[in-house]
Amino acid sequence: MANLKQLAQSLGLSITTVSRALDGYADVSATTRERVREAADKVGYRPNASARRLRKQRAELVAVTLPSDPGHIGPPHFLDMLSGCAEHLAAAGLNLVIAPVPRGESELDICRRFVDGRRVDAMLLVRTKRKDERVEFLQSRGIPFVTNGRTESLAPHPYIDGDGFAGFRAATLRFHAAGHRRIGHIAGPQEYYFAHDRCRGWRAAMEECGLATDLCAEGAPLEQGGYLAALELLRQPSRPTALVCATDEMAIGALRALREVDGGNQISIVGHDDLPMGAFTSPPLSTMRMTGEHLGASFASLLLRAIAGETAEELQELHAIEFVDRDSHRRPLRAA
Amino acid sequence: MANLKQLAQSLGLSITTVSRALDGYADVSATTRERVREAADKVGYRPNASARRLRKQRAELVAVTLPSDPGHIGPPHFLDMLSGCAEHLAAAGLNLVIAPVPRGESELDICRRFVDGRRVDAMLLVRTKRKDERVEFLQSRGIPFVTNGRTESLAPHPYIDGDGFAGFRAATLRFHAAGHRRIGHIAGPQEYYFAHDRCRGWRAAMEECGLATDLCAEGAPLEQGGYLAALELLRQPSRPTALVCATDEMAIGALRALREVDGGNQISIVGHDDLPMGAFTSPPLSTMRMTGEHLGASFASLLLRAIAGETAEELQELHAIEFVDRDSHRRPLRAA
DNA sequence: AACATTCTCCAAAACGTTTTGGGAGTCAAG
DNA sequence: CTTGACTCCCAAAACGTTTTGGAGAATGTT
Repeated sequence: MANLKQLAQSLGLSITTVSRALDGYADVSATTRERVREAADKVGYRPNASARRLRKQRAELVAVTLPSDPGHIGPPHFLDMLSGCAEHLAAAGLNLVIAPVPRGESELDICRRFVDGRRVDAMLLVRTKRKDERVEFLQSRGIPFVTNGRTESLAPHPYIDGDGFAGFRAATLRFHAAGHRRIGHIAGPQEYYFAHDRCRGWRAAMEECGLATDLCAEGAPLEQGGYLAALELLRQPSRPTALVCATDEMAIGALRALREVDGGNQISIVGHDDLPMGAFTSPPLSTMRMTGEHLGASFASLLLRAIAGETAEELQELHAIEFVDRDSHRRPLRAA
Repeated sequence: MANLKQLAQSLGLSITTVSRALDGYADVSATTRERVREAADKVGYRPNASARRLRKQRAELVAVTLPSDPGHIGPPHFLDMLSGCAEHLAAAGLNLVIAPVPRGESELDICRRFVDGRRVDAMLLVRTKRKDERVEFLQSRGIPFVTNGRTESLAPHPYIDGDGFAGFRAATLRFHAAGHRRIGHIAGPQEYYFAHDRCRGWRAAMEECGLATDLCAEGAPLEQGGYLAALELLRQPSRPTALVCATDEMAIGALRALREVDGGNQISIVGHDDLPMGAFTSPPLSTMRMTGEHLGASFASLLLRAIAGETAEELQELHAIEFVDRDSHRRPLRAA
């Protein structure tokens, strides 16, 4: 409530001593320290953040920009991750905030505002694009950051990502092993690294199996996008018998297309992200997800190490993808 | 990039003049102003946010705490709302950030940290409880805030809310008019104002129609909670023929319970929130939503007026609820 | 010529904290 | 008695900005 000067005055001490007492320095006697702490507690003293930042030349703040663009980030996991991350950053004296992007501005604008106004010590980026201007900007400013998702940037940067290529290749091969030959892919916007990566995984598997890669449709990473893309694939003269979808949301949209076209029990389908919703669709949605227990902690750790100056190459984590089998991936395969 | 001092030096002007030139004061000549602006642009000067805040005694920041608790806030609308709000606040020179709650801390802790550290000028609160300690705290500190959702706080405070009571009453009466007599309610945790309000609406309608109000089950405001609550109601000797659900997520969980128990086409159901996902369930979910076009703008406006010192009573908006009819609310009604 | 007015500009203070570089006082050893 | 070490405290500077209260020059007015 009060400020340091008032607190000092009321105690008959100097500002310096009060400040150092609260910070636990050894050059203030134990009795004084205790006296100061009690008084501070009593009046609920909290240092003024701006003054502290100005003096320490550190914002004690980390920001993550919230993509507002087309598809929303899988909120449940995303938010869990951020809570965990915030917890570990807090232990290092850093606060985490999410910056929504005002309509009419870009994520890059936000980065600029936060970085050039020295409002943050580091940044977190999610939903990277293959060519990501935010990454380029942060690299040009030399501010520490970690991305959730890789990019095709020439200069390496710290990231955590799932191995979408391997995951989607494995999922496709599994369909092949189950006898499927017409395996379609519902792809996300290819400018996103994750969408491109997953598409490449499907394509690689199809080519390994000597299958054509024409059963691919792209859409927005939302239910509606998946719905439209699925309708497009179902319109083909030779329909797919299985669908590998870039995201769960798209898979849920596709599920509706399947229900409309063939009653929904003919075609196998798998998504990615393990949205809680997937357990409640009809049929329950089989999916994949990134392995790794405490993702938030990993992000925090990478970020702290980036701030400490470790090089980007040491700060890259690629996690394997695991299957979450429910029902949608094993619809009975009927003769063509 | 640079400093005001450095910028002034490079121009042969005083710090004062440069500062005032950039702020567009009239007491610096047009030519100097232009010269300063060009130089500032060239070196990419941005004022140091901490210094500015310290001097102006305003944080130029508004924070909203992100409930991590049990149920997640309907992300699509929530995020849209925040983008719109951020846009309008930005026009007033205010930044908006979302503060996730670190594991191990409470939303109240976050409020405390932001408010007592003078990090924010105002706050936004979502998912209010009937007795909400965040509201009490902010009131005790006298800091401007607006909530999304009412509370039972004795002192009035600014809010925007949907009229859940009227909405759920209307939905229940509609089922009654369609011939339903056993209308169940799947309720959210009653400590939340919205959940209690909606439950009261259902109860009021049932009592008006002279029907018993025992077909009510409470659960977490998530798919799983709705699923379990629905199973509970379906276990009753005399099953409901229609279900009014506190949220869409709960309704989607209930939908799965219906599918498991009776194939899913016997019981009518309606949710609330108009989640995009609802258009893709089976059957497509009928739902309700708060009316009002530019919710973000409303929030921003209320917040700015609260900061300007208008009294709480003038800053309360209660919005009507409208139906979003899809299929789930008109399952054929079969004789008991 | 004397005075008021307007136009530009600036030195200095202030915001609240942390940190630097000592300054008293006490005590024990030389 | 002097010296050095140690303990406890503090004055002042610094962080980078905005704002206050003029100063000096040019212009207009009597």
